[in-house]
Parts: sequence; C-alpha cells; structure tokens
Amino acid sequence: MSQFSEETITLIRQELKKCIPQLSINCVIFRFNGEHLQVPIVQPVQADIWNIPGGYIYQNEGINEAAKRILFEQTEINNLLLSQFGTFGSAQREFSEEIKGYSSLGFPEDIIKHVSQRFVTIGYYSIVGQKQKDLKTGPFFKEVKWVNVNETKSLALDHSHLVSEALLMLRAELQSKPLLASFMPESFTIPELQKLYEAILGRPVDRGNFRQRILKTKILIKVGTATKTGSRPPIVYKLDTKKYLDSLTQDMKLGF
Amino acid sequence: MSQFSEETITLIRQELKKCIPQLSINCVIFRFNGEHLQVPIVQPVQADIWNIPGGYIYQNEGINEAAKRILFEQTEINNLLLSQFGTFGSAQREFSEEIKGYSSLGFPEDIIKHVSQRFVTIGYYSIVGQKQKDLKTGPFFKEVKWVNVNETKSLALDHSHLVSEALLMLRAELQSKPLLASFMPESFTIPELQKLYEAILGRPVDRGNFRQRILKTKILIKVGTATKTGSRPPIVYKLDTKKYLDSLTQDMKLGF
DNA sequence: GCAAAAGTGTTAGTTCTACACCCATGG
DNA sequence: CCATGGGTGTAGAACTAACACTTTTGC
Repeated sequence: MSQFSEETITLIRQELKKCIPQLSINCVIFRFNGEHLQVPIVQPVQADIWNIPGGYIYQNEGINEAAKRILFEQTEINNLLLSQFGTFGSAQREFSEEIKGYSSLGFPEDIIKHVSQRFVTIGYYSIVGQKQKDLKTGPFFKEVKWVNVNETKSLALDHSHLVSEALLMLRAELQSKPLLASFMPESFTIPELQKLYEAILGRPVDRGNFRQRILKTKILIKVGTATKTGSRPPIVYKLDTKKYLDSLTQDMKLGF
Repeated sequence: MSQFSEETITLIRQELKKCIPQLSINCVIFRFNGEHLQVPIVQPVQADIWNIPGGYIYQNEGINEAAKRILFEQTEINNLLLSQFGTFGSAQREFSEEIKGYSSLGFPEDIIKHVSQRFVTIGYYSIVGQKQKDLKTGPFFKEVKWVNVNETKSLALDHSHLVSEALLMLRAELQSKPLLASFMPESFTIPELQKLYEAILGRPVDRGNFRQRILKTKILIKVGTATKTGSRPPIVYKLDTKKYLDSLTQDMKLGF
C-alpha cells in the first residue's frame, strides 16, 4: 500500500546521495502581519508533523547557498540575507517518534534509516516584508503556512527551540541595526513600525521616544498622510534605501 | 617507507568510522600574555602545516561535548565555557594542497580520501587565564604553541579567517559582559586589565574612564598595592567571583 | 465638542567624553 | 625635584525615560 512510486523512491535515494550526511539546515523566517510575529512551517508528506523549513546540503554547494535554496524550494521565499543564529547537535538529536509511520507509506528501510540518523543542524534566520504573503511549498511537502511565533510549541524535534533562539538573535540585532524597515510594506507609518518593535521585543515601548529615535536615524522619507483613520491621520513614510543600507554597515546603538 | 604502523592505521580507520563525516569542530582559544592576545595552534604529524585545534564529532556525542573533548585532547586546556561563533562551509572548503604528502607517509588511499573531503566546521571560542601556560598536545600532533593573533595569517585552510571571526565575537561580548577578568591571573591591577581590553579591541581606551567603568561593576576587590614600580604603585585587585558570575547572567551595557 | 490616536516638546536624571589635576614612587 | 605612571574629579555634551501638551480626524 505504498503511496510513492518506484521512481519517487529512486529520486529520493539519488537526492540523499548528493548530500552531506547527518548535517542539515533549518531556516526560521520572521514576518510581521501587522499584529503578530510569524514564521512559516511546513508539513512533510510522510508524516502529520510540522517543521521549520529545512533540508540537506549538496556536496558541491556552500552552506549559505544551501540555506537559500532550501528556503526557496519549500516556501518560495526568495531571500536576500540569511544569517546564522547557531548550530545545534546534541547526541540525541534525531527523528525517532516522528518517523514511525514511514515504512507503512512504502519507504524502504535504507531511506528511513538515513533520515532517522542523528543530525546536526545549522540554524539560519531572516526577516521578510509584509507583502510576502503567498507561500508555496515544493514536492515532499503537503502544506506550508504562517503561524505566530508563540504558537510553535508543538513543532517536531527541537524546532520550537530553534524559533526561540532565532528570536533572541533578532532582538539582539534590533539594538544595533535598524533592520526594522525590511519587514514593512513599501510605505508605512511610525505607529505601525512601533507595533513591529513591540512584537519583536515582547514589551511596549514609549511612543514619543520611539518616534524620536527612529527619526534621528534619518532613514525614513515622508511620502504623505494617511486618511480615514477615525483620529489624527499618521504620516506615511517610505524607506530611504541608500541611507538604510549605509546604516547597516556601521553599527549604531539605538538601544531599545 | 611508512612512518606509521599497521596498528596505527587501523586505529585511525576505527576513529574515523566513529565520527560524523564531513563535519568538524575548531576551537579558537584566546589568552592574554600581558602584552598580546594569543591563540594556540597545533601541527599535525603528517604535514608541515599549522592548524587551529580541531577534530571530529563522535556519533554518540553532542557537539558541545565534542568541542570540549577535542580541545582537551589537543592542548590539555580544560575549558569551562566554549561558545559558538559560527559555522563555515563554502563548497570548496577542503584540504587539497595541504594533504599532498600524506600517501608518502604510508597513509592508505581511503584515509586520505576521507580527510580530504569537503568539510563543514563549527567554530567555538573561549578565553583562558594567563596562568594557562603549559600546553601539551595529543597523539597525531607534533607540537602545540601559542602565537599572537596577528601572526596567524599563514594557517592552513580558512583557519586564519576563523581567528578573525572569533575575535569579532569576543569584541562584541566585551560590550555586554565583563568577561575580562577570566583572562587575568589571580590578582591584577586595573592598568593591566586595560591593556587586555586594548589588545582585544585593537585600540587605546581612556584611562580614567576605563577605571570608572570597571569599578562601577563592583566585581573587583582590593587586595593590596604593588611595589617596586618606578612610579606610583597601582592597586592590586582580585575578582569577586560571586558578583562576577551574577554579572554574567544579566546583561549590562558597558559600551567601550 | 469629544474621544482617540498621532505628533511634538520638556524636564530631570544619567551616562559619555575628554580632559585636568593630584599623588606615590625610583632615580 | 623631576619624570613616570597611577588615581581621582569634573564640566559639557549626549543620551534616556517619563510624561505632558497639542493637533487632527470621525462621529
């Protein structure tokens, strides 16, 4: 009662052979939907579990390139900048429970054995803009979707731990880089931006002070004013891309 | 004309088999000799090259434990705290030049092929006190020695790059933790400590301000006064271990 | 005109920076 | 008593945190 054809099995074998064994990559991608901080998770065809997108590294491929490829294959997110937040590999880090049903799906022993080995994984993280709405996953996955970061407790393996570690890194970055704006849509208001900061930091920040600090960086350009707000309409800004890129190279402390 | 007995060869084969393939660990350990920042490097028996201490991970061993074991095996440094500074694995990251002479030393093809594969390495770093003077290396190494960090240009592979990356991480740590004192001997003076900071940061710092900031942390206890100095004798301090450990958990900004 | 949310300003407290000044020692 | 390096104090600038005041909209 195999769900997978002989060709598929052969394809999987070939893929696995092209990769470095026992080493994987996982990508934690943050996005702010205006309300919550979210990450994409994927569901493999073989099991009813949810994972952070991740995969293996080809022999002829650098790890940074592998991270980009894997992310794109599984989510169609085409990302510019992925940074490492750590590498994880305790002795017991392996799929065991999660993988039980595989043989009933028609996977031969050798493949099951391969993927249930102990794995070390390299964690990458990044942030994407709000417009990144449509995720589309690749073969070998049933589904991909965004979930709020505080709803990632039940992911497989140590993946929820990966999310928290990535979030810590993101917070640390906020202190020295105005990464912020990469998250936001083309144009946005300062109160919107503030919500993003509060989502990442997990605490409220003072309105007046926030505004002053952001404007001091001079990376925002006024482009207009919002309408139909029910209260005073906020000023709409866009990013001064040039100044923004400059500000990324030199580190400033903007301690929030 | 083999330099290595059949037993040694067998031993090596067994060791390699017990390890995760194509994945290694390197440890960059900093030490301040009162003048310069230094790191230990080792010379393998097989080749006239110098490496950052490094090795492979056993199948039944977590990566953090592996890092500690490898460091101890190759330098006899018994370290408490090793932190990751990054994982490196470009597609071309492999010994090729460096390994040419191996077959003439009696290594069989399979071993040469194994170690000249493309490797991904996890970088760990730490700092040790000045009293850590005696290094002793393990089997498979000719020698181990301390060298100044700015004399690591000619290490094998990308190891000099690993040193610079580790140093960047160390600098970043200085900003939020008073790591400093782990470096120093049992007792020391503030001007001595300042030299350490300047060595790590690579630039001079203001004397008066440095002193004030260090003392504000309250992690130093006065234990006496130096003698025979040719000028005003500095005050000698030791570390308040309890307060020091406390200060490591909470982050403070002491921005230098 | 009132509530609501955005924009702006102010003030007190703290920290940073760059010094200046004094002090203890050996020669 | 002087050169040297260590210890201490301080004024101005910069930054921080908290909060108050003003403005603009929809109802």
